Amino acid sequence: MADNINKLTAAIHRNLQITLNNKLKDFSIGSGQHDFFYVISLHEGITQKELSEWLYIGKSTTAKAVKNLVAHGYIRKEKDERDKRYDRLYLTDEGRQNSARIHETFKGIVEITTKHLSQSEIEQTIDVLRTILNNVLAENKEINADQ
Amino acid sequence: MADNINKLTAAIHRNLQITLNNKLKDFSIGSGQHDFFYVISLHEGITQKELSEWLYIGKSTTAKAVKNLVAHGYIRKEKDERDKRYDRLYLTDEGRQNSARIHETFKGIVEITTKHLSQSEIEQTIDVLRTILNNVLAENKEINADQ
DNA sequence: TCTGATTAGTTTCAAGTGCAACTAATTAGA
DNA sequence: TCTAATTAGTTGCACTTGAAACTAATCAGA
Repeated sequence: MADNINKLTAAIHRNLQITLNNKLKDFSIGSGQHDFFYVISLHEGITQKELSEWLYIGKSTTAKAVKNLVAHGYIRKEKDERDKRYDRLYLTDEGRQNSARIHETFKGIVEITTKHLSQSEIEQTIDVLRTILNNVLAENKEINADQ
Repeated sequence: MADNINKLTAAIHRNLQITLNNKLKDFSIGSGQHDFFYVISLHEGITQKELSEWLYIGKSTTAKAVKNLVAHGYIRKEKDERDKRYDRLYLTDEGRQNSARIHETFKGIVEITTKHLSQSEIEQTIDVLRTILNNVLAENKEINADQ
C-alpha cells in the first residue's frame, strides 16, 4: 500500500497535536481545548453549536471543552436573552491575557506545516482538502442525519 | 480565520473515523484497530515498531491495538527467533476470513474521499501532504528525540 | 392554545491516544 | 567479559472524542 490521503491526514493530525502540546505545555488546558479557545477568541459571542460546526466536531466534545475552559477561567458563558437555549461564549480577562500567546502559537504551526511549499501549492491543497471534507461529510450525512 | 490545512486535516481525520466506524459497525473491533489490522494484512510478519512507523503513531497505542486484535482472535504474535525483542504479527484464520471485507471497506473510503477530484489533483495533494507530514515530524524531532 | 417535534446543550459510557516509567533482550565500549 | 546504553514492547494515567440518552427551551401545526 502506498501512502494515501486518509493515512496522511490522520498522521498529520496526530503529530500536529503533539507539536501543539509541546508548544503550549505550560498553558494549563488540555490539547483539545486550544482549538476551541482560539476560535472563541476570534469570534466572541459564538455559540457552542456554531463552534461545533466551525470545527466539524461533535457537540458533546464541544460541551466538555467549553466546560473546561470555563472552569479554568479563560472564558465565560452568557445565555442568549432572545433564545435561552443558546450559550454565547466570551473571553474573560484572563483569557484575553493569554490570547496573544495562543495566536502566535497557531501562527507558528501554520509556518511549520507550510515550510518548503509555495503559496499556490498551499492554496490548491486547501481547495482539495475542502472537497475531501465535503465528500466525507456528505457520506456521513447519508448514513445519519443527526449529530 | 479562513480554513487552514491544520483545521482541514483534523476535520477530515475525525469525520473519516466516523465513516469507517459506520461501515464496520458489525466488525467486532474498535475504530482505531482497523488501520492496524489493514496494515498487518498487507505486511504479514511486520513488527510493532514497523507498524508504529508505518502509521506514524505512538508505540504504546500500537501495543494496545495489537493486544486487542490478538484478544479478538484476528491476529497472532510470534517472537522473532533471531532477536527476541521483536514480535512478528500474522493473521489468524479468522483474521484472514475478514480480511477481504476490510480491504473492500478501505477501498470504498478512498473512493469516497477522492470523489470529484482528478487523478493529478489527488497525486499533487498526496505530495504536499507528505511534505507537510515531514515538516511536522522534523519539528517534533527537534523537541524530543525519542518515541 | 396546546401538544408534538425540533433544537442547544449536558452527561454517561466506551474507546483511542500520548507520555512516562517500566521490563526484557540486545548491543557497544571499556 | 562485563557493565552501561539502547531498543522493542508493556502498562498506568490523563485526556480527547463520539454515540446515545437525557433536559430545557422554542417552534410548528392542528
